Amino acid sequence: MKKLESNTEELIFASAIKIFHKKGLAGARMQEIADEAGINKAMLHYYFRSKQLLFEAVFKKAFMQLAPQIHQVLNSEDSLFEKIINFTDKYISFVMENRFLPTFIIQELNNNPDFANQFFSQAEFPKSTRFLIQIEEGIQNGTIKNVNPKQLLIDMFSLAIFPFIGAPLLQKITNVNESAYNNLLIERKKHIASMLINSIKK
Amino acid sequence: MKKLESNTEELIFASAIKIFHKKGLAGARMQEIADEAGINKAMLHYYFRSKQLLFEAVFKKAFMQLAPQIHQVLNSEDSLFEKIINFTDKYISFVMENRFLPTFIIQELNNNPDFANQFFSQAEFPKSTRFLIQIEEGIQNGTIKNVNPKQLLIDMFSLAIFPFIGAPLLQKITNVNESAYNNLLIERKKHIASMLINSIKK
DNA sequence: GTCTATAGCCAGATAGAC
DNA sequence: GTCTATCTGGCTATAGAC
Repeated sequence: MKKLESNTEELIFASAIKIFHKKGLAGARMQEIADEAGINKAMLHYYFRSKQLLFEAVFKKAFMQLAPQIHQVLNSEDSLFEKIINFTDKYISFVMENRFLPTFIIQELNNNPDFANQFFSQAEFPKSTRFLIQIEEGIQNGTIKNVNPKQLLIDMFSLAIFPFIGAPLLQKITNVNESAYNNLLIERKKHIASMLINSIKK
Repeated sequence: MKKLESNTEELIFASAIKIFHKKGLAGARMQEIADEAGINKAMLHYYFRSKQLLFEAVFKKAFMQLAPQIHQVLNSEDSLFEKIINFTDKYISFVMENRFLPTFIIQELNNNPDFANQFFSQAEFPKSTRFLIQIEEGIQNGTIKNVNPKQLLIDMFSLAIFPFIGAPLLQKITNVNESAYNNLLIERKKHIASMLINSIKK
């Protein structure tokens, strides 16, 4: 693992994250990453061998910053409603600090289907089974309405993730400036949870 | 390939759409577009001058396939609930036939902020004012709960668009195969509408 | 209008001095 | 480990024959 190794490696990695997150694999330039790090191109290859490998390290890091958190929320001992509240709150708080992360992940999964498949076959992926069962139990209890649990799962992710990915579009269509849009994002922590719960609570 | 496109320009354009939608501006190759069209690279430049101009034509076309439809739904004479129903139904039906379209648009807006700004400054954009006012009226009428209208607008877009953009991720997390995921998408036409309406109806 | 051939440039990757 | 210089290949774009 990466510990107190050379801090050059970490410097390169941090710069690579910045550039790859903003421009994606195809759009990023090794020279730009080197400039961002204040060193020369050759060092990137010295530490990471190739652009592809550097990208894969960046992607894995990005994915691992999100996946375990999501897994933990979905598989905790909490009630269904608590999970919905926790998920939206935690996810939005985290992504506000890492604004390009979801766009980057989703974009690269779409643009590199082969890489995506290979990655998924070896990565630890958040499990949703427990969450889905809790929904079914709620339906049978009569505490929540009859919905397809998978739709509800998709809803939850869509409501939390898309406002970041679609920001340029949504900011225009809601007709607000950047700072007002940020306030909407913060407000969403509570909004999404209450909206989801309202829609299923009997 | 479509037979109706007897002329070369349209053949090139159709091929460019295919490739740009799948790989984006940075990832697309002029050679690949030429191969897709079954002609040689030089023709692309003969008809469209440069990769950038070809891309801009493709992007504009993509945007114009969606924007007017959305504008029309949001600004019709229909009631709020009818608009929600129409929007989700129409949008999902259309995008199922043009699967890469939303991903392409969103991705390029994120990757090319300068182009995005320049584009937005001259493109006709769907207006949401009327829709937002209808929500406020509903709140004052007492027919719907007290929500921030802009949040509801963001919700509606998120629920309809993200399932396409995030398909690779969502398919994995819901643990279904491609055909089952497609069925979920079709089911969403009704699901989203009823979920939105349930969440705000008093 | 359509092709082949190629110019010209730029990106990723490597060699080798220090 | 870090640098400069350079190789090699691929990409956009153009020239020019037909």
